[in-house]
Amino acid sequence: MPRAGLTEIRVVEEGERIADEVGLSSLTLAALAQRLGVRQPSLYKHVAGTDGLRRSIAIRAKIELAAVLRRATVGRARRDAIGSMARAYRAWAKQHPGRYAAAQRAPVPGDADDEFASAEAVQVAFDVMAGYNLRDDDAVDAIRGLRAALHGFVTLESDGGFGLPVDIDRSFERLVAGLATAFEAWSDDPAVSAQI
Amino acid sequence: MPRAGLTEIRVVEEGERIADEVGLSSLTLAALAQRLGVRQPSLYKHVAGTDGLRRSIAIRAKIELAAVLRRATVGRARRDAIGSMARAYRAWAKQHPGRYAAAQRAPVPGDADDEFASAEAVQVAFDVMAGYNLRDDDAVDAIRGLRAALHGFVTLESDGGFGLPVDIDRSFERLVAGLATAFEAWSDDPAVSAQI
DNA sequence: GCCTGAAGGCTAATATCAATAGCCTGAAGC
DNA sequence: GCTTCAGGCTATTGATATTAGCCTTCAGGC
Repeated sequence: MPRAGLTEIRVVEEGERIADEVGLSSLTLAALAQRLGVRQPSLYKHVAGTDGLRRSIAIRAKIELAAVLRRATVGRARRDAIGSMARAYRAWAKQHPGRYAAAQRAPVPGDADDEFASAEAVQVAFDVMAGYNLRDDDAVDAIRGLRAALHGFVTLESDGGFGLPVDIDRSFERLVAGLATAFEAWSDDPAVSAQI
Repeated sequence: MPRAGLTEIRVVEEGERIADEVGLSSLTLAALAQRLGVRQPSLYKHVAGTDGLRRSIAIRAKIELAAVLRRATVGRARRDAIGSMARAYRAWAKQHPGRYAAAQRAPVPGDADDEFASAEAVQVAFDVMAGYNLRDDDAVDAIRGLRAALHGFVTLESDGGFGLPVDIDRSFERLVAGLATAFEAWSDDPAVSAQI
């Protein structure tokens, strides 16, 4: 009998596929082992059980999402950057619902890798807010608001929470535009305020 | 041996308590049966398994939350109503994290009771939006935005997603105020726009 | 006060999943 | 070729959900 030739990365990637296809809650070690052609206990040679698997997926998702957001904002500023980032966020979450759900878990305090990955995405938002001349507490408020709105929207959308047959893209664009306008008003920099 | 004297309502209420105390994901029939002093299978005489229990909790939570929001908006209008509703929403979610989480499940299509309960909360928001002279698609956009922002904020807050030690109440107030301003701008009613 | 029947408990059994212990062997390095 | 050990495996335990089917309490009719 030849070996299956698993590695941690192959196990985690297959787990990501399952999570995206059937939902994070249906990602079981049993299903994962079956797809990889091995028995459940064999997976423990590569990942630290269910928790370890989900943690790995979460960390990778956070880093990938941060990179996507970063790419969406290069060469853009202010509402242009916010809009582009918001659309990229929503698109990625839609394309990878399982990974996105996994990424929502806050890092266990002291888990350096997870904390680093979480900070990555926040950093992108901070950089964008600097373009509004928002700093410190003002930037924190803006990021929290933006993140809450994006996360809430994406979550409700993917859970089918928007029942009515009214254009969802339009609702999203208006929400983002409204927030961008609000952030402008929070800045006391005349160069930014003048753009309203 | 005297009977335990369970009823559906008593089972569901104890389930709500467990969910709020230790989290919805830790609400198991085993734990529930133990707290009620019976064996697991006995619960099936009163609720339709785990799914049925969660569904009952969800429906009751939606109705209660709708009532809370309704109370928060009577005698208020526009940004006053939005602010009051938003604060009531956040406060209720914080007080009842398990029930709130249960309420996020979208109703199974065709489940009349659940659909009714879901519509209740949306109706409150619709009524408030009418005060902005927002109707139809504009109202839908506004409700989606508000709901997304509130849900996202509350979820991130309860999951400990806001790491930084910056005043969370202030972030919330600014987000809500920003949205209220945006909604005013969406209205073409001069009487509303003049208030900006 | 009995009889009856169903409601509301129970035990027992099955299935799924996670997790641990410990065996066995393929394959790489010497 | 030998050794070693990483990477598979089987077997087992424990948590949970669920179903089947039994048995007794208790209420209502006679």
